[in-house]
Amino acid sequence: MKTKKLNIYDHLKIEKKWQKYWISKKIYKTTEDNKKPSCYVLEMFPYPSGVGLHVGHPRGYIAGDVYSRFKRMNGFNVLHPMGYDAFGLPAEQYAIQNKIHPKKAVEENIETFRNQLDLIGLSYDWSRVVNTTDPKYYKWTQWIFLKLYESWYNKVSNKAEPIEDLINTFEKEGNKSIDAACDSDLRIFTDTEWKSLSDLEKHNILMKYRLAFEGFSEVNWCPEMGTVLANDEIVDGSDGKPVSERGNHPVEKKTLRQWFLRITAYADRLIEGLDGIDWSHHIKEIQKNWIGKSVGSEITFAIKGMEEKINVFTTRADTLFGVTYVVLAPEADLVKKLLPKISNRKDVEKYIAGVKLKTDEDRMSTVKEKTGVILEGIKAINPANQEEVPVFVADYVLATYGTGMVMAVPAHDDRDFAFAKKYNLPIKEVIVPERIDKRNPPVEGKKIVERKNVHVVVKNPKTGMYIGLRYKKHNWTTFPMGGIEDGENLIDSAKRELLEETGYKNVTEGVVLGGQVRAEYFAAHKDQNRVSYTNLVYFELLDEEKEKISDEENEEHEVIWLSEKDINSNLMTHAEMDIWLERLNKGDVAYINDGVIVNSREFNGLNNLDAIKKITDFVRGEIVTKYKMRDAVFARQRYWGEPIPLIHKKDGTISVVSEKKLPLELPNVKSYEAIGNGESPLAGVKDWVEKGYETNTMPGWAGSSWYFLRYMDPKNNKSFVGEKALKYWKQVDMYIGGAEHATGHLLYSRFWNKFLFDYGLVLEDEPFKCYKNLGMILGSDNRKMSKRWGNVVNPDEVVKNVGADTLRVYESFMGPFEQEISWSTDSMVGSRRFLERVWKLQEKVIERFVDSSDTEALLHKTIKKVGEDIDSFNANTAISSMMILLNHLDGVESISEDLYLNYIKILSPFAPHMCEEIWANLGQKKSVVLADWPKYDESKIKSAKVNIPVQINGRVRATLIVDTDLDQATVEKLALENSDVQKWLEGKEIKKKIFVKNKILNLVI
RNA sequence: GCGCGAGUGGUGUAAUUGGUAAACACGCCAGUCUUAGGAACUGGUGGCGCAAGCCGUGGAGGUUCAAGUCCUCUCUCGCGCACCA
Repeated sequence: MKTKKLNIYDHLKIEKKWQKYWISKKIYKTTEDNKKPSCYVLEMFPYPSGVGLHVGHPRGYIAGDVYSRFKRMNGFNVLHPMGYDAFGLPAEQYAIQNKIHPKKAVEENIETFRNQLDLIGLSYDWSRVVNTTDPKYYKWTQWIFLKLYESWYNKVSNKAEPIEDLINTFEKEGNKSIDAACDSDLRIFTDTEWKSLSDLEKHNILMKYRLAFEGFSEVNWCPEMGTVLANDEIVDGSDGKPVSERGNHPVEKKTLRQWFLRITAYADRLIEGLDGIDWSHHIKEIQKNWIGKSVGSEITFAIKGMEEKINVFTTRADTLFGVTYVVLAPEADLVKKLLPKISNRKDVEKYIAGVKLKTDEDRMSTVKEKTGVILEGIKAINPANQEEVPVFVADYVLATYGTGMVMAVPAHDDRDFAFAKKYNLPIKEVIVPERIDKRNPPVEGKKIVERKNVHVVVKNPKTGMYIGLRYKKHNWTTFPMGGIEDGENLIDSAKRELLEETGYKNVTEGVVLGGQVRAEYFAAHKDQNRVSYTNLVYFELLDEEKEKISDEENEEHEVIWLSEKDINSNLMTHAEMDIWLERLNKGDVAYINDGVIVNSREFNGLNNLDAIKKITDFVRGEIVTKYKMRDAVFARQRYWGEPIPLIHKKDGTISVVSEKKLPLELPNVKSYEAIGNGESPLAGVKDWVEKGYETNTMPGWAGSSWYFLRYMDPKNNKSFVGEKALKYWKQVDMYIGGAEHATGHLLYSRFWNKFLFDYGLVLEDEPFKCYKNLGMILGSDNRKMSKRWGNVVNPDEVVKNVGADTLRVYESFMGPFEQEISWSTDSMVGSRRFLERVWKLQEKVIERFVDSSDTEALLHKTIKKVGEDIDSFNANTAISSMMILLNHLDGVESISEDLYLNYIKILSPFAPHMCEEIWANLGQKKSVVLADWPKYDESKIKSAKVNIPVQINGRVRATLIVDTDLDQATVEKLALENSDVQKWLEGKEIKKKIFVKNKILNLVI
């Protein structure tokens, strides 16, 4: 055996050496290569914020890097780029705080950032770097914006089309046959009408169709910063009021001129597209939720004696017969029209004014406290039954969703219920839950009799016990119960039954809990099927005074006292107990689930879901789809963003900056700070304003909505991406990033990509085939890493102390990738030890050594496992399996060079520097980065022996070590020979044997 | 409130998808060595019990020869939305 003198593992020297080598050999440079399949791996690019990285940031970069290296070794041509998202609030705020120009600040920050990244040994092709603030880049952001501006969404072809085509149609036939995603306040016009319009009028109409359009909206206004914020830039402050995420400044509402992108046009496609992509379930759910599709009915209520109509949107047309009033949002246009016609105009105006004073937060914080005011003299007519119902204005109805008007069905909607209770409005039940008594199900062919029943719950508050009845003959336990007689009210009937059956008479005023329940059962004593409609009435016992009860009743049952637990177990009631328990627990609540229709004329008896369409048709309503998602505000009153390339003309119309003149570069300004009056700093640039340029700039997410395309072809100055590059790379195969972008960036990128797809400018409908959601690394105190908590760990320090490879291995090993996890410098030593032990293994290598078959089997198993785990982003178990192999190798005398080379290959994606060093030490010429991933041999994985646990009645009593693939008979024979097994079987008969090959033998005695 | 997800040793976590629960690592305990270190190596380490053995994956039931895994109910935590009719 030869011994080698082994140097110690000097990570500083090794890492520096190989990082230099990779750069000098341009080893990560990527070009299209049609001989190889492509693989595009991308991590979300960062804001170069200037604070620098903490150890949480590289987690995603490392994961992407491991995956890239793995794919590269498997014969893929891997595109793995990195860049900077440097426009937007963070960069601007940093610049303001540090009193330097944002451009300068960005340059500095990028340098810091780059230096930190380089230390980690990431395999980026830096020749493709993009920077959203580079005019050569934002030229194309502006170009795409103009494309959006000059497009409309055709719902017939279901895609974006040039606005020119729309204008042509208008000139030929007006807009009557156009079905577009557009503003809702459009009127129908003919071609002649169109032609007679002025330029400005035409311009204004087209604006209602454009995918990028100008409008006014209430926005989140931050006076301190003098700027508008997106919803995801706002967080709850310490007092619960909204504040800006950066700087914690208060945020309020303000109406401003804005640019919007009509993302709602793509709502359906954004939902459907999710089915075909491999994203974590969680993120898909968040997006679906955010888009908030719901299918419902629009139903028109006439107003008695007036021409105006109330058009409501509801998903519950099945409850139309249960409407007891109608509610309009305070902002609804109809309210203004009705004002002159009502007798309490002052009250209503006062209420509306009061609502306006409330902030969004106030409106939200009072979720339970409903307020509103009646419109005196207005009666809406329910189209289903011609009933006249009152009309209210209430701020629990949102003007911005549906039609801004709703029908109120207090019996089946929590909010309407709360409102009705407060204002003492009638509650009319039209759905009852439907149950079939499983213990006494209806018998086919028997007569069906309908009955109205009452169940009586009486609690003795002194003991906490409930009155029950035990039926002597059947041994049933029930509540007191019985039929309701004609003309009798529920409470009286309940009292009567209580008295007759138990003799108790002094009880509190009764409460009817919830509505009826419909139940079907077979009444054996009468030989008939019954359909019962039952209510639950609740009393508390005042005293124990009793009247004598009839012999007849006495003979049938006796009174017993039931504990809460008894009730929870089981009683004999119509329908299952759960439904009664729900009423008992929740008290007086609206019943809003599914069931069977009642009190609705010919629709009675229908399942409520079936009734939706039928009742909608009956009142000539229309089935429509609504979304929660709103169009995206695409303007900021800031300096540091892409200029919007539009020119406002004196006549009020707008023209575009021609493509030749792009990019429209940001002008130099004296002060890039917000000027505080709601206008962008650009509004203070004389020259800019004189030329009519738009003074708003684009929001932070503009440049990031398409950057993944630019990496494919970053230097192209003829188009945002060239055809050749596009055809080769197609889309991002693996995208890695944080969950905080679920409803922002990840949605906007999909939207832009779909838009470009409509024009054939990209080849895939979805930009990111697979998305992995990065779990945050918390500080060791389980809090978000932040200066504020003093729990920040700097990666540079870690790299210096233990090396980039250790950092990489540790971050891969610490836990499941998508899971949040806290940093532990203590735990990291395990990863360092692991690498040191692999390093030391060099001493054991003998060139032509023949490894044992055990060792070989484990190697092949490990190759397989590591490959599969990297592919599925389970790096933690990949590392663990390499540790298992290492533990095994520690126990053998020598290892073959071949085996060690394979080991180094599979470790190299995680610890590239050390692996390069060892690789070179072993005399390999070419970089390990370019090595082929080893192939495993399935036949070698099977080791000769296998452990078979022998269970007796499901408990392991012995473990046999037997040859692999042994058949049942042989294993059984061996098992029966085993003394432990014999001991357990002694004198017993084996009733059943279960055998799973190579897995288990279970003997049942 | 609604939607989604998760609960496993002292800790991070694993479990071939229904087949020996706790692999791997941290920590801890004992030992070895010594140039005394916050080093390395070896062994041990879920709980109860002297032991045979019993118990054990948030809790309660169930299905099964067999349940961390499937079903029903329930509790707790995290995330998202939040009066969306």
